[in-house]
Amino acid sequence: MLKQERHQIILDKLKLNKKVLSGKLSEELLVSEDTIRRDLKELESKDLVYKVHGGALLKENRTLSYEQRSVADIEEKKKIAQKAVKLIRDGQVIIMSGSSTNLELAKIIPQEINATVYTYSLPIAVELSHHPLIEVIFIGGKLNKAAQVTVGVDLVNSIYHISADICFMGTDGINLSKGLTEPDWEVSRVKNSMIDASNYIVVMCISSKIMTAKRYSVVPIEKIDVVVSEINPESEIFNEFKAIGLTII
Amino acid sequence: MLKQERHQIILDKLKLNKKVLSGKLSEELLVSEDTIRRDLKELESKDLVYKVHGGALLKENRTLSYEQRSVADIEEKKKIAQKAVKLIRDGQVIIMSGSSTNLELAKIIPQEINATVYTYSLPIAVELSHHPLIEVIFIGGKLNKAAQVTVGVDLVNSIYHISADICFMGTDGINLSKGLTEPDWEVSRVKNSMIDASNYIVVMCISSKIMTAKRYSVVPIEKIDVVVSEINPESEIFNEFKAIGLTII
DNA sequence: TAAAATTTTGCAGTTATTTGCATGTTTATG
DNA sequence: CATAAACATGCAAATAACTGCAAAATTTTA
Repeated sequence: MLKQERHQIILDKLKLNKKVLSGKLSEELLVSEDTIRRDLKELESKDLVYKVHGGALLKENRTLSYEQRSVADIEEKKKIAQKAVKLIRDGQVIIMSGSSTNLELAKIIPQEINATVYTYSLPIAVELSHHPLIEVIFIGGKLNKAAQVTVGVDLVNSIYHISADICFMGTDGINLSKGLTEPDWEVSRVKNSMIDASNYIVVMCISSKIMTAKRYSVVPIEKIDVVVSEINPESEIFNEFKAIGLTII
Repeated sequence: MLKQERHQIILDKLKLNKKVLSGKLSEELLVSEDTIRRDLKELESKDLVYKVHGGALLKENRTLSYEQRSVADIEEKKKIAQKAVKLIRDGQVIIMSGSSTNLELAKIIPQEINATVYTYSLPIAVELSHHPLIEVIFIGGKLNKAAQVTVGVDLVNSIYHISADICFMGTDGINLSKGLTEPDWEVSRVKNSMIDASNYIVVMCISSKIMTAKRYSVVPIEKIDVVVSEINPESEIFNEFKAIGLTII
């Protein structure tokens, strides 16, 4: 049986039953559980299934809400936010991208911090509107409902006029040769202008996305000042980043 | 049964009944109460439920402060929204002000309506982001936390570029001599430019605020096309409005 | 077609996750 | 303040996952 055959069978079963179990698949397809696990891993990397302990669930292809999306890797993102929040200083002008990591960051900014935050994310704006001191500037545009952020050319123009001290950017791909990358072209343009508008660039990236690249390039790696991830900065995964002078937290 | 399946079932039950009990869940899902407790703990850490002694409650939507504010005269505002929603036509470009009446309106726009909505209100944008067809354009600016709307000079400039078919405007004061009035100067400027940008002006006003005036003038009464209130249009309170050609609903 | 290169697979050893249970502590309520 | 229910914590068993490696299968190349 070819690997691709198995993959098709797994996807069919998933569509039918909403879930598959590694053990059961192993019996039915007459291969080891390790193979099934590798299959599911591969299908997950293609965003075709949602892998969990013990099997996999149907990937919700309906426009999944922001909250559902944001639960993936939530613990890692909270850890990253914990580290990143320490970079915030009183009086700063901050730009925050529309990532779920930034939402976690917004939740834990200390009450006594007085700052100005530019954002184009609806949930981040809602969150920060409960903060007593932070002045929130929302960057308007066409609303992308799935991601709950605004996008568009106007957005890029608006950001162009901003001058910020620090920029917190969530990302899905960072790598040495291609730098910061994004799967969506519009978002890549928005992030590019955010970086142009800021003095100090903090990229927040969960370790599994380090050394990966997406379709569209945002900026070369040299533009970035700090990379924050949930794992130990001593990890050798960062060696090449350190070599070119990046700070790892 | 996979852990994530249980989580989904718990969330579904919560949505349905607003609450779940650990003991009952334990019986229904055939796992120990400890497991249920761990499930609820995990869901709480993801901000999906509100855990309490004995079970969990449905996580209430944030922006609550705004909603709490808006509970004043909520029934009247719902009635007004019911009437106003009938004015929306397919394909229209709509501007909605940041009033609580407009939030009620946003909640009841029929699923099959296809339109473009400009707004500068956070809760309205969040509400409309759940609508399948409406394109939402958020007008950015400095966030007024109490009212959950953006304000500022940039806002007025942005609105100048819009050309809308219909404008739904909530108001706190309308009267014959001063026209539309507002207690806040910035808001009065924003509303003024909204009206300039629209072909057809619908003012939504609860009956108790009719014939009252606030500090700052928005536009003279002649600019307004329709007044929607919760009471019978035949009421003599409207006689003077009708005399100058306003439609009352 | 045969050989080489590549990919896929299963296995063993190790690590991580999930779950139920026992224990002691906290909370709600009369 | 008494008491039962709910909770937290640590532990152990079972299951699942990851890692590296070598054998097997497949594809590419000569």
